[in-house]
Amino acid sequence: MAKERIALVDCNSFYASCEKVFAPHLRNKPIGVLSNNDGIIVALSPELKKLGVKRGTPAFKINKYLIKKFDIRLFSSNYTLYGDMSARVMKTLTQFTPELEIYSIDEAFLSLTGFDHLNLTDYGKEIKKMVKKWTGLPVSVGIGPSKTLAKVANRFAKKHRFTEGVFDISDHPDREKVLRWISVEDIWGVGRQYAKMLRRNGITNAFELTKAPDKWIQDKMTIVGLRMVKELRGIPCLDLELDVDPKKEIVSSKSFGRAVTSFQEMKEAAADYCTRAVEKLRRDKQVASLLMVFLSTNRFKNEPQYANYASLHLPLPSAYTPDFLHATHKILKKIFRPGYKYKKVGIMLAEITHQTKAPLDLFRPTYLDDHRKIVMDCMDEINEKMGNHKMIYAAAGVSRKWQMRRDHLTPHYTTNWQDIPIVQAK
DNA sequence: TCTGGGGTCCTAGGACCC
DNA sequence: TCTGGGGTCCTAGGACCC
Repeated sequence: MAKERIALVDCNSFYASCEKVFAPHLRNKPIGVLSNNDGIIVALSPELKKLGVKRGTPAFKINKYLIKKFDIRLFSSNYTLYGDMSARVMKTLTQFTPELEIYSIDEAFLSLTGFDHLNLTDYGKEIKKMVKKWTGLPVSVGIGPSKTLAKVANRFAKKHRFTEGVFDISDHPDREKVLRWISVEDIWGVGRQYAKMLRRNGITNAFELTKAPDKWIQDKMTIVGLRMVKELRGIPCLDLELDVDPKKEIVSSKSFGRAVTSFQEMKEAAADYCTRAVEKLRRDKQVASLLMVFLSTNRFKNEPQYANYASLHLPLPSAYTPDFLHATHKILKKIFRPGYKYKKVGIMLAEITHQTKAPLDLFRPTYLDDHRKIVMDCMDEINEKMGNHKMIYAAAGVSRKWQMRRDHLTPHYTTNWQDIPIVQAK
């Protein structure tokens, strides 16, 4: 059997790079992309990283002087644009392998097993070149005998110029050196807690971790940790996941643009998020029977704090928005306490199954063979055709003072005719 | 004034059953 | 005085990911 070879293709500073593709005058400028509500920085261009700004920094805490001096540009996140650019990247990658796992919006694992006749480093460079040419986006490529080592290789490729953005660690004579260079907090699968624990135990880099005994690793980091370490040793334990598995839960939650104090406003916001969550559910042809609602005050403020949640089972799985709106209202009445300044509300749908696999009821029609499905399909179609959320529920209100802020939004370059970029010949 | 959102998996412990 | 053992299911909480 052929030795396993996996490539991880990862877009560099994905959101920031997407913004740059359509704004050539920003090419070499430090730019950042903000989270929902223009809260924190979630993506930084290399130029901005160089200025010492860190991911996760609240936008308002970035030094005003720095912004002015280096002409830093900050953008609200434009997920419509990023989603579309991601689809273009993934489509480009499909021509390089029959087996592709889309791992996140900006990363994919490609199986290169059986490509032994090729020089995989060259092949990686080809991939990089093609993605750049077709989408305008820079990527890095890491290649290894397991997903975790491909991740390591990718990190190495990103940080070392001489690699030209592509690194194959598979049979590299310096694999040990590279593993020693990866500190524990940079290993895929090691977060803050495990990193602290490993350091307490004298393990500071990936190579040292590969030398720890299996039993100790499993005791401390569960079976998940053990699999990861085996992968670091070059034994593949994680398969490529070729088909997307259906979602097990759907969450819709956002911080408010400004504090919410009244039950009425809270109800409207919750209804709005609820509507979106159930839309997502229908898009995947699924139904859900568990609804959870949670709310909380602003934990960063020195004010009375309150957070609570509750859930409700529907009698039958459904994807009919009003079913969930009623349940949301019921739960909110139970957990809402007046007198607090609320910052956030969220909806979670769980116990999700495909519409055709939902349990039946002897006395009631299911979502599938009911007028409810017809009404929902009709509404979805109208919203699809006429632009998002032309048709909404009265429960979600019209004042929408709680809506999130997006003060620095760029155009929907690739998904709206009105926003299409114009090229002018000189 | 302003501090994100959306996911997954694993484990321990309790409830319950035989 | 002596008070089983094994299995399953569910939930909460903790860890991780991008």
